[in-house]
Amino acid sequence: MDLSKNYIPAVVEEKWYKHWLSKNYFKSTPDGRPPFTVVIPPPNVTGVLHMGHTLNETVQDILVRKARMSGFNACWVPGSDHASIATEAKVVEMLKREKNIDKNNLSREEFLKYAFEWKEKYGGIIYNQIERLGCSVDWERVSFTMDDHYYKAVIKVFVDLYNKGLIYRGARMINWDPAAKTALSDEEVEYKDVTGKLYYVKYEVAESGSNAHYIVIATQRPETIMGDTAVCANPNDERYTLLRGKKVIVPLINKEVPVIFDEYVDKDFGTGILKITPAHDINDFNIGLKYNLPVVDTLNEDGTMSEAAQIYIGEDRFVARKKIVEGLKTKGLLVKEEEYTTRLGYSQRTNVVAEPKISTQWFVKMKELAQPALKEVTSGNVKIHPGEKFNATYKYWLENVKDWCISRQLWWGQQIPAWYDEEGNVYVAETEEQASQLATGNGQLTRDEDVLDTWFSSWLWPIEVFNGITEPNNKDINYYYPTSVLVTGQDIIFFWVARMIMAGMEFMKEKPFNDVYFTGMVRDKQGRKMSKQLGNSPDLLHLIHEYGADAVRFGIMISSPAGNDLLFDENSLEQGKYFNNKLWNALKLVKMWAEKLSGDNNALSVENNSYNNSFAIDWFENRLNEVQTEVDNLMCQFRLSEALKTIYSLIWDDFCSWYLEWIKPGFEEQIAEPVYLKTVSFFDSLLQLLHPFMPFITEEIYHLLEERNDDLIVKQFSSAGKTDATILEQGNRLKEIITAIRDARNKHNIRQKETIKLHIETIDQNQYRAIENILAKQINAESIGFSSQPENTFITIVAGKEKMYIEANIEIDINTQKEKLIKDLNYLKGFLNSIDKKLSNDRFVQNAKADVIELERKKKLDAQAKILAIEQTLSAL
RNA sequence: GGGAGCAUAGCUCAGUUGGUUUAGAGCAUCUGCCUUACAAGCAGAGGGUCCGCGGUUCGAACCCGUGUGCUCCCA
Repeated sequence: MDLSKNYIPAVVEEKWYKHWLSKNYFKSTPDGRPPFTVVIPPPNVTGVLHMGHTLNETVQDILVRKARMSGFNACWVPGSDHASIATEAKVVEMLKREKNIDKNNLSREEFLKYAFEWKEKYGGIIYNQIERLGCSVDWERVSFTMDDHYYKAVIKVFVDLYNKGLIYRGARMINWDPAAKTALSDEEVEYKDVTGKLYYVKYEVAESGSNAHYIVIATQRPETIMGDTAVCANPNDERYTLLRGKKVIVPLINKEVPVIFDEYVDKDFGTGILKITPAHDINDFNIGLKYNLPVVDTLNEDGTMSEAAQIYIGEDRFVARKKIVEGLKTKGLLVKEEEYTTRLGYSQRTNVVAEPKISTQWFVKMKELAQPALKEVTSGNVKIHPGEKFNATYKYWLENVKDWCISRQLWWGQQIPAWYDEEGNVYVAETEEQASQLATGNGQLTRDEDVLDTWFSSWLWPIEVFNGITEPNNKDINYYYPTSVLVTGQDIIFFWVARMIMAGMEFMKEKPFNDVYFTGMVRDKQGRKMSKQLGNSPDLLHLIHEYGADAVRFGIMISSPAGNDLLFDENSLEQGKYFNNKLWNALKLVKMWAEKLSGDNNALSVENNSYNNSFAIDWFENRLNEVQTEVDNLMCQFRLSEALKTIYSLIWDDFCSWYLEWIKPGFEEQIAEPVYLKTVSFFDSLLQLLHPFMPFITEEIYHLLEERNDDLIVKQFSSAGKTDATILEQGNRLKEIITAIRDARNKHNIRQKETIKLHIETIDQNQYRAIENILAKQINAESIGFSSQPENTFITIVAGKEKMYIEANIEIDINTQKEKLIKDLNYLKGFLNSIDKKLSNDRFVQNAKADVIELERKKKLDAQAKILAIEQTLSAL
């Protein structure tokens, strides 16, 4: 077989993905095995996968593949959500640009037809990326939040909650997105610190005659002046007591409004007196309710001034602000302007300043739904990872949750199933027919124009991807629900995670998942969150092209501890690429051996001392068992990056750098068949351990290593064997000696090609029998002997407690030896000192556990022996 | 303003109930090697007041308090 010099991912990846698909390995149907269910957090159809998604999908694939190889019926459901606001905006823009069509000239049905076409065209992009990354999702279960059954589920749930009194319609202060011309929920508004201006405006006190009195009011938003319906001061503020019962005149529109008094006003802010604009500020709105003030909405839905504003009608709010400031200046009503830092709410979707606005919308009552959802997490029934970081956040939000505004003034989404008669009575039902049966009023019924928030559909995701709402108790939902683990970004803990738990508890009476694993945010090297706007997120397909999918997966996982942000650096992808090559080259080496096997069946017996293969194999078998147990533990705790590091080091260091070198036959020599077979089986185990993280290359090598009838992707893990501490210890000791001698060779400039003779001073020659040949090979020694009488041309080193002498054909430098010895000596003396301090402390001896003391005593003896060896050596020099 | 998290090698991070921890890994750096799997590599090495201060303890990177600096969430 001809193997290329280096590993070439592209061909391999395509081949195996197709193969896995053709074998239906990703497909899941209920059976007798325990299920392991994961639902993909639906990326929205407008986008491409960014690095955050990549991390997310990789984590899920690792968990799913590991479960599939561990006796579970693994089911991973892919899908996407319709992203109401973002998608509608894109479709509107596309219609304008490509077809010169104005949305306003289209009927709802026509528009939806275009929207679905658009979704078909662009929705596939993310699926392609998921595939290229190697994700083992069940493609027959692809779900979309606007699928027919899903649509019905959302409608059904709406009606259900309405009938339970958990959904209501009413006029409330909401966040308005003037660009998308729709209401938003509180969570869809992002607050940013901005430098604004505080304008000090004069309001004339009414009926103050020719000696006009003025009060000065500070405002950030002069364009709302026309919506003022009162001004308000603190009742304890003596500056304003004279104004009791008076009215003031709103500038520019000359409207008289009352002066009211309320303790809510902070005397020290601005001038201590506020304008009250109930239509455009939540606090003002509350004051308005308390004092029964009229509400004057001065804004149109697109953020321009409304008729009610009386002036600058139709002008944009920010243009109007400038003009109003000018107007106030000309009239001498502007006292001063001040720089002022404030927080402004921006629409998460369109990035424009969101306007607080009184509006009639549909809301979900959250208090009742929040209770069980909170309990599931505080009781530990749903476990959040990492918990210490997010439990408190979760709890705080649920304890302080406000009602959820779910109506959106859009077409792309589930249309609210509410019908109004001519008198304005509302009837909520799944169909118009049912609504008309409910109708008691007069006239024709007209349906509510609005659609529902996308999150009002995606909160049903773990249920309705299995048709759990539309066909309760079907075979799938009964088998797969509750799902095993939800993997998602911490930024949607409220949008999605909390609401999914609510929905699960409300509609299934059961949590939607056992565990939640929050990944961190992916940031660029400078620590900035990756975003489309900054353009700092690399293109996934480009990265896969350059490094290979396995390397991308490796790179993003190796630096990604649970819940911690990760600074994305292509360096780590490079590390992944190198790792691919390391595996590839190990394969080449082993395949080389396969060409000439010797039938030496004694190769593994301890008595056959010619290669020490028996020790190498014993040791590696134990290391493998040790690591397998370790990796299992780490994966249970979702410490995936540590698990990967552990496997990486097992493969690179223990397998390639040590084990393979130990059993490597000499030049032109054959390898014994039993050793070869053992080695192949170790390689298999390593590939299996690594497979969930790097699926393509492991499957490829698994098949190149030997002819196979099975595939690695479904090869079941056997439980890890026991480990023998003694043999592991011996292995470490061997490595230690090799390293110490190599170090000495390096320090004394003994060239690698040059052989040495090694003399060991030991009381127990026997312990070297099993490793002698390995040792000789690894340090390029032509002979190993035992002697306690070194000649002074030998280099003396102390490895552990034992002295060793290197006989080489060079002049030795005593100082180099001394330096090293003195350095070690100082370290050991300090170490011994710290132990002595403990042991000479009576309270330590009294209080510490027996095994701790025993350990310290052992450490002490050990250190003393080492020190003695070094001191003897030094004095002999 | 309220809350949470973080601070360990030049960089990015591990360090599980306090005791083989006078602290580990990868990258970067330095030295020597084109050794028949791998220069995308091999063999070595150097590098740390575990953010400052105080406390608890026989014993603290780890627990508590406090200060400083970053990050995030909420209003």
